[in-house]
Amino acid sequence: MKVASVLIPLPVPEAFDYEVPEALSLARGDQVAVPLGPRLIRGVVAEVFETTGSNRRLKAVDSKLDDPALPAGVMDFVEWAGRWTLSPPGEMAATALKGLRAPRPRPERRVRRVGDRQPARATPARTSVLEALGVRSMTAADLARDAGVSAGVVKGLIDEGVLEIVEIAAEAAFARPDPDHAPATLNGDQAAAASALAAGATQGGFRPFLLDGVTGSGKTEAYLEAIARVLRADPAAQILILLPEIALTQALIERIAARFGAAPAEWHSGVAPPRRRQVWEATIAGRCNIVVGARSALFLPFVNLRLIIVDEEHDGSFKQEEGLVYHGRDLAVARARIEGAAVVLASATPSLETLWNAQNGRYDWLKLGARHGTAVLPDIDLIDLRAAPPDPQTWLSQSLREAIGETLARGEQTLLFLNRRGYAPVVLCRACGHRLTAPDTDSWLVEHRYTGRLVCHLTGFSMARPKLCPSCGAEDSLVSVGPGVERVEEEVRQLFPEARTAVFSSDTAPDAKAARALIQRMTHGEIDILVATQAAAKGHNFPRLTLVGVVDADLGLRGGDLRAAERTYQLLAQATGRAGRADRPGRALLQTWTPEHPVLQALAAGDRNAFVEAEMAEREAASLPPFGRLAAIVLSSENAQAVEKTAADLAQAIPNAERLEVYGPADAPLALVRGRRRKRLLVRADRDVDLQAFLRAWLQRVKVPASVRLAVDVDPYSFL
DNA sequence: AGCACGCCGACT
DNA sequence: GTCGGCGTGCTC
Repeated sequence: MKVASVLIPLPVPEAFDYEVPEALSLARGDQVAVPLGPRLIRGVVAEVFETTGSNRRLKAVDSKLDDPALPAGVMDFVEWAGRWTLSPPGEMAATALKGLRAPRPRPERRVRRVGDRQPARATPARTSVLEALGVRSMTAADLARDAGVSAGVVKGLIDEGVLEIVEIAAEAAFARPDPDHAPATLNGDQAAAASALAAGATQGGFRPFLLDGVTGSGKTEAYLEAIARVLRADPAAQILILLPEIALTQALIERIAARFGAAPAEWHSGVAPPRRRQVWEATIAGRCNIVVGARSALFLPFVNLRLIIVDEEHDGSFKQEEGLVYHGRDLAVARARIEGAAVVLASATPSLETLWNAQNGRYDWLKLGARHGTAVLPDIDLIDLRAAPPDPQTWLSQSLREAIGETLARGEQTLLFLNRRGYAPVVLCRACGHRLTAPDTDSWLVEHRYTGRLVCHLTGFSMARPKLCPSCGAEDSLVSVGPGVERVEEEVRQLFPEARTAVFSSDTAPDAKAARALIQRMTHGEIDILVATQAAAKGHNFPRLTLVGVVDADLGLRGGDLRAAERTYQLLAQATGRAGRADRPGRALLQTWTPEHPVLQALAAGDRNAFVEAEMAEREAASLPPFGRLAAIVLSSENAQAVEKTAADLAQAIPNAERLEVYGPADAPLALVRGRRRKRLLVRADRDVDLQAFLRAWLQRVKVPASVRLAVDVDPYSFL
């Protein structure tokens, strides 16, 4: 008999087998309804094979669904990603079907004239409706508004047969991009990069690239030109552009629309589900060419994917930490390999992994040189806070204050950068030394003055600032320790009461719209001094910005995290890269208590290579990524004993392995979150060790009770 | 993820 | 004596 191996959206480790009824013809990728216990669920056929007998009575596939079969590339990718991240393959398949969950959007109903039929009685309102409409078609609501009449007038004309309703099918929504719509003029480096990328994408076969260029070197123009060439060679080619955050999508979509005369499809969590369904269906039908999206767009059912662009590839937001744990950049490379396509990792500050691959010749290394126009990179100076510390309870040194004053006097803009939301990161009791934390969580409560509340940034818990110390009961003993962006802004207002100041953080700009509004105000020169978290560190052009002050350049170097130095370098390079983009020279001042630190020295010298060399040497000495590989296993439960027991069981069951070590179990850096106790084990292996095979063998040996959640994180990024 | 089975407290 | 709490386990 014929048996189908079916991926179902459950956390089970493998596909389930079902008998294929004689009348049904199935193939890999087909979507089917299969019985599971008492119900029917959607599944995807992974494999169909012939077998003589089975030791188990199989249920039969119920039916084949009308929805289109997943292309081979998606199937291969889903299975590979499941193995790579040690996630259930069925759950990976389910993410590839996310776009199908919502209903199709209703076709848009528009009205238009029926021939030149006239109304029996032509009132002034009716005449203005017919004039406003002309020969076009539009929705009744828009028409009533344009004509300045009530909806009833339009309805009356429809009832009388003067206007008729037409349904505009939703699939008309994806216009073909025109590669010759509005070409840009490229410099030599850009043109060379564009033609290398286009050649890689059109030749066929897996071709990975690093597109390496400082802020303002025109990476976007270069890859848009590559897209144009790919589309000229193959008008049916599909291109995926991944961005780390949805806040950056709008600007890119507008640039693409301007360049190609057609807006790309957009795919991320902010897109309405019915629209997502349209994008999904257009992608699998080959009706849309360019998709701009977040990492989940990697699971879209492309049928002719030629090029993937991972913009700001170093960005930590590509790492998904919740639910399915995966790194968007690594999966992008894998998808390109499976599809036989080109993939471009673009950044001004590439990750060490990517640089290492480029240095070793695994990736083609495309370098973009000089900045656009006459702008130059800013002068970067370190301010040694040990030599001239700020006054108590203030955070800006004398030299930074003077620089701000001068910038203000010239009518130019300042960006003060501090990667800490709120007013003060810690609130403690002077009487007993107690630090306020969120209930059942050991992260500190951050004081927010704008809202007047103490907030846990991890769980979202918030409370009013109490009068009495919750620990010792002392009155008025609570003090706010350390600066957040709100507190620095307070200091700036006191120093420069005439300046127009604003704070840019995820609190003052909670969504893309608010962020855009703030960026607009900055761009139009309505703000003199912007105090910002990393929310403002990337992707924006402020032509009148000439001074960047980094309030605490040491933040992030503390704490012994593997990637702390790398992240700090990238963040500071992006932040200082904001200054002096137009014809005015820029300046960046970094306040630090450790000016001798190699990261800060490299930054001050503007010497990326020096930083990369120093950091690579340290990683190599410790056999850490990219010279080795890591995986984390995090156990958590409300039952502390169960976590301890499972951690001990795991430690007992570690398989023998060469060139591989297991560290722990230890308390995870945040040992208590929402009442759940967390333990972590860390695996380090040489690059040639099959880490996934080791993990699978290990985890098979241990029975994890239902009350304990076990999460595997291959190539962990944050160590929280 | 559902949805069962299963073994201990307050009810028509 | 039952109805039902959600802990544990299975679904091809």
